[in-house]
Amino acid sequence: MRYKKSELSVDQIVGASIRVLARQGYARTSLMDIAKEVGMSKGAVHYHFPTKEALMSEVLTTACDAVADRTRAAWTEGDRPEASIRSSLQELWSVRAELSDEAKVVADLLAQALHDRQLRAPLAEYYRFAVSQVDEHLTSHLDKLGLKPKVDPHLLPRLLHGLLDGLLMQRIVDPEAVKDEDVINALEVLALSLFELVPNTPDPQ
Amino acid sequence: MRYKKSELSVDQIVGASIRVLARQGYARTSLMDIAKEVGMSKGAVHYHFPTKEALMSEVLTTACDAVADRTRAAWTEGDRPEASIRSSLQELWSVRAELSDEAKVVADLLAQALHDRQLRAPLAEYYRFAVSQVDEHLTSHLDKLGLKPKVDPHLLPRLLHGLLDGLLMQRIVDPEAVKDEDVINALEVLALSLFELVPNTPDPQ
Amino acid sequence: MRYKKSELSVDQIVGASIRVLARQGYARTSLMDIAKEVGMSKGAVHYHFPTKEALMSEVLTTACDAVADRTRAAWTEGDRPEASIRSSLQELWSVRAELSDEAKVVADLLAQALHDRQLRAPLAEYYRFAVSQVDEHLTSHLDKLGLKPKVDPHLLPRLLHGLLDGLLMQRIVDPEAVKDEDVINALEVLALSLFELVPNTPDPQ
Amino acid sequence: MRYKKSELSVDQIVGASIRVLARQGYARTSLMDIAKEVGMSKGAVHYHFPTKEALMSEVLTTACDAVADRTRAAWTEGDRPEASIRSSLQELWSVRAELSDEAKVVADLLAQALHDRQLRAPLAEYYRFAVSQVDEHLTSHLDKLGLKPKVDPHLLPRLLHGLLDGLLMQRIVDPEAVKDEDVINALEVLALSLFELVPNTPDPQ
DNA sequence: TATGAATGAGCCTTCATTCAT
DNA sequence: AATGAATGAAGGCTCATTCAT
Repeated sequence: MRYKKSELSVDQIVGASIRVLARQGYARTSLMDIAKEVGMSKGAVHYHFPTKEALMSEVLTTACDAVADRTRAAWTEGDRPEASIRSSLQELWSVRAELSDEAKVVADLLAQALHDRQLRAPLAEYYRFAVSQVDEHLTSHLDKLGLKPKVDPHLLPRLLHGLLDGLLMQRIVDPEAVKDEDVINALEVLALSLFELVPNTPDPQ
Repeated sequence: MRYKKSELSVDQIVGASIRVLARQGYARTSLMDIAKEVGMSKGAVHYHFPTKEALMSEVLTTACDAVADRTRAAWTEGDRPEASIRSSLQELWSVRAELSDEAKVVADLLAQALHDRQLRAPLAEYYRFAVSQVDEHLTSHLDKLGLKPKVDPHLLPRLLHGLLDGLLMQRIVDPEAVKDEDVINALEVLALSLFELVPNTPDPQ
Repeated sequence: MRYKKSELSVDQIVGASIRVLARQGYARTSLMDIAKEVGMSKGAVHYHFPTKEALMSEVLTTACDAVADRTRAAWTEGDRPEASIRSSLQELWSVRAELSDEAKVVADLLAQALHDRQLRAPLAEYYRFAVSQVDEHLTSHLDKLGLKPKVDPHLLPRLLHGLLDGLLMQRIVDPEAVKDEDVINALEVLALSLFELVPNTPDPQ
Repeated sequence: MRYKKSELSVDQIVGASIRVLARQGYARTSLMDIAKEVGMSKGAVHYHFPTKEALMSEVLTTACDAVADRTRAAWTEGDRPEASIRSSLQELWSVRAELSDEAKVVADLLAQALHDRQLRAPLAEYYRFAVSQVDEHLTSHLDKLGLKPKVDPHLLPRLLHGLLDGLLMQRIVDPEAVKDEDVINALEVLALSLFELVPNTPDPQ
């Protein structure tokens, strides 16, 4: 068997953890809950992860990866850059707005990270990845379109993702207040507002 | 004094709760920790708040109020609207960037609200207040300056606060990545980018 | 109430601990067992003793004190020194031979002390007390009788108690092999053998 | 080699157990610790010893044998009986005072034996062996020298070993209190004190 | 109004043991 | 003969909650 049984169990445990955490939140999730969800004994969970912390760290990494994957997909889908910005933004919002289990877990553990240093590493990496994606696809594309950013380009993706995450939090608290359509529209306006046309640059490159 | 003895104790408990929550986070804070911080017995805390949830709800309301107060102050300081936008934004960011105890508590309980409906009300109200402030001061001011928002004006404050909260989260996770100055600059650019000049409005006022 | 309720509970817990430890030994005794024996909840035991270690430390101190009390009584009973040596030795052996709960606990925790430094202090003090008793009563009495010890007088009580404890261990392992009578006889012979008559010292005192 | 593969493993496990027990004590030693020390899996340990008790029983037997071997050596070394008593006693003390792994294990499991009948057999046999050694070498030798024991000769070795074990316990608890030199001196005085010269017995045997 | 004592459920973790491979 | 995975019963400890005083 390519996939050793242990690896399979580990994956099942991590998967179940994400489901339970999304449902109940970190503070209300016990290893017993997770064990029940996988259909294993508590002992089995501890066999694969020595401590709850170790499991949570792995879970967070996995959840971040999942969100990052959708982020990557958001940017790589389109062929014609101009047209695809909107759909990319839409997808980025969807990842959050749908409140997928993984996105919930990331949001939840993000708050834990305020007081648990160990959780910060995967999150920092996730943000850096998200930044690199925007850098690569949005910033450079707009560059080709003869648009120049009005703010430090390195900050730009941080602004974008910050905005998305912040809006997500408002939506969690008050779902009525933040409509999908409005968000997408606003995002597009915003994204474009941050660039200005650089007219007489024929971009000989 | 306007306070009844009991009200004084209630305030002390809430104050201590905010300090402890800021220090340790919701998941790691027990009523015992809070009782120690106020210098009361656990029983006394329960005398004033029947359950932990009730206390947390009150704590969140108080913390939101405190942040809202600083938000209000941020907008009312200036006399000359044009010049004060930057300082207002700066103040809004400072409330978060300084990571005051109250701001930490709001962030922490925000995550709890994901799974605890009861906590959502104070947060929703807080956001609505923040929205009203921006509406009142920024949107209307810019209106007077002959600037027209490019997005639904009601969404505008949500975007602003969303962005601020989102950037805060990134800063918690990776303090190096989000510099104060850059944030302020970007905010200003952004705020202004969302409006466009409406030329032939002589604004007779 | 002179005796606060808490003190009473503490005493009950320590008492129950001694009974359970005597019955089951340290390695097989859980806090649950102790809680059942006192008729309290596990939580109540933890309310009075923050950790199992803290409880065990207190238990050992109490058990040592109990044995020390009987040791003290052993030496102070007699009026006529010459005649009472035998009865004192007998009593010292009885403390052990009867295998009172306290004596068992001391023996059990003594072995734990091999690997748990924290338990050594009460035991060291117990031995020092035992030494002082022998010093005070046996050594000085024999001195008055014109007998001079053949070994360093300070070591003498250590030899006596060492012998008693060592014989106890053999008896635990193989009860048939160590008869009470023989032990007492041997002890007396031994005790006297360690002194020699110093003839021409009229001891004018 | 005389060993079957399996016997070799058994020996390795027992050896490792003695090392770990000496280091951590019975109450703190798990089969996992032992398995790690041998470099086997927990399963393998269970393959050779069905239960922990069975292993401990074997371990105790082995440890007792090791101590017994040194005891035997202590007595058989010398050629000239009179002179060698001191060196024999010294060796008997050294076995304990050095706190060899085996001696520690014997002391530790001795306490377990208080509550675990199964462990008593090997210890009882060990004591009986120790007794026989003293009988054979000390008692008979002294007999040849015209010395008559003042106490039941059968008890004599029990007294000797009891004393040694008891002093060891005191030394564990309070290392400063029991000096090697003093112990040896005292032992010699004691050993000789227990005999009296029987002058006109030419030993016709 | 406040305390100290106690409860009981639940938590993370450890561990001897079993078993398929 | 040995391993790795898994079990399930405790074990020590935490904690929100209750209650007599």
